[in-house]
Amino acid sequence: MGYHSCCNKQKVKRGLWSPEEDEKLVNYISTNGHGCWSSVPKHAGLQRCGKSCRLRWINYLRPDLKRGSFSPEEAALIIELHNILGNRWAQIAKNLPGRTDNEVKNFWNSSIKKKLIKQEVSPAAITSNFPDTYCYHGNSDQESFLSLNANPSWILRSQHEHNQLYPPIPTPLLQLVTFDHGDLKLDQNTNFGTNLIHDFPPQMAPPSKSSSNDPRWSHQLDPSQEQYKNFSIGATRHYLEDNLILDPTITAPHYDDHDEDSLTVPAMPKLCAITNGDVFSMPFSSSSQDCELLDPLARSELPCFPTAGSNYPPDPVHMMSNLQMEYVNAITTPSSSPSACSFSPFSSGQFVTNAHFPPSWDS
DNA sequence: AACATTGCCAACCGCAGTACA
DNA sequence: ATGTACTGCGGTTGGCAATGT
Repeated sequence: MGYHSCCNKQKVKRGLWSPEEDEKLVNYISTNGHGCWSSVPKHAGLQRCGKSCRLRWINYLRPDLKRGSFSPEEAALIIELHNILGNRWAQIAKNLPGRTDNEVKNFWNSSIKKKLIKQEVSPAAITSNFPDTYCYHGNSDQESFLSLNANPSWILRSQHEHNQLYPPIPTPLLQLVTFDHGDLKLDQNTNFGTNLIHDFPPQMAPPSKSSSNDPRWSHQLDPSQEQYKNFSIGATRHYLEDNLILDPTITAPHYDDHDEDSLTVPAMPKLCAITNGDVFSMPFSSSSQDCELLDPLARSELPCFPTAGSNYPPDPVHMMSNLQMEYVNAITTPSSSPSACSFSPFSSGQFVTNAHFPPSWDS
């Protein structure tokens, strides 16, 4: 019955992997790479089929895996993405660095799904009420916003414009999403009803690459590299061409014809986080006056982004309000009282922020 | 204490897509 | 064009531990 072609040629062991088997597999792959999985067990000295080796490596032994329980942000993102993608676990997992599709699937089936059923609330209902949080970006005349939601580059131009952009009736999802080689792509001028906001400022065509000293072209990002894939997936309005990424949040420079060396080439938008009224400048922010953007999920994907032991907030949890946290916790914690989930702390349909914005916004 | 139930998660199964001879 | 091998993915299962009765 149903044995994979590589498994029925010889007697193979099945079931749980022993530490010794793990060690053999890790040693072999560390030294030789996996190459053709069907030949791995033979070369590694394992009585397993190649498929089993591959699965063990991908789901458990890979060094870049994040172990441990899911964070509230991850849970929120899974709910959000599941609402869009359905059971496309591999696609969902791609947006969760260090998580495997199997892990996401198990988490959904064992935790989130049951909670949702228990609450008699559909994922759609929950995620359509999920918050989006924005950070201020740019000067007072041309505010733009970065959604602190799942996508690193769903950028809004201004609060006023944003409010105008919300359609009164959510646009059907099929009009909003397309798939390019299996990857989720978002329509440029729509949003996910009330939640996944990804409208962008009207944008000029990308500058010619011939003007190679235009700082909007980053030469430091290679979208073909694994660590930037998630970034580039989300960054639908970052023009990707060859190995250049155009950052639409960076305004065109004024060139000093006489001093080409004065031109800096930023690799990324300058970042800072706004959490509970505190502004944390990112180290690559060139100006302390700039209060720019940070996507908590993009953060872990950005190169050179500090993680543990940093001076600025390591945990995007801080970007959520207490109510939101309570809500996500109710979904993700092992036991929760029904009353804890009987409300949605997220307003629906309108711009919601739980960050504290600069004073100019409050007026 | 013993047994039953439940929850979690690693691993397996089977199908679809792709590459290649 | 066809068959085979391989890979990737989603659905499902089974074992173990925790919890309940």
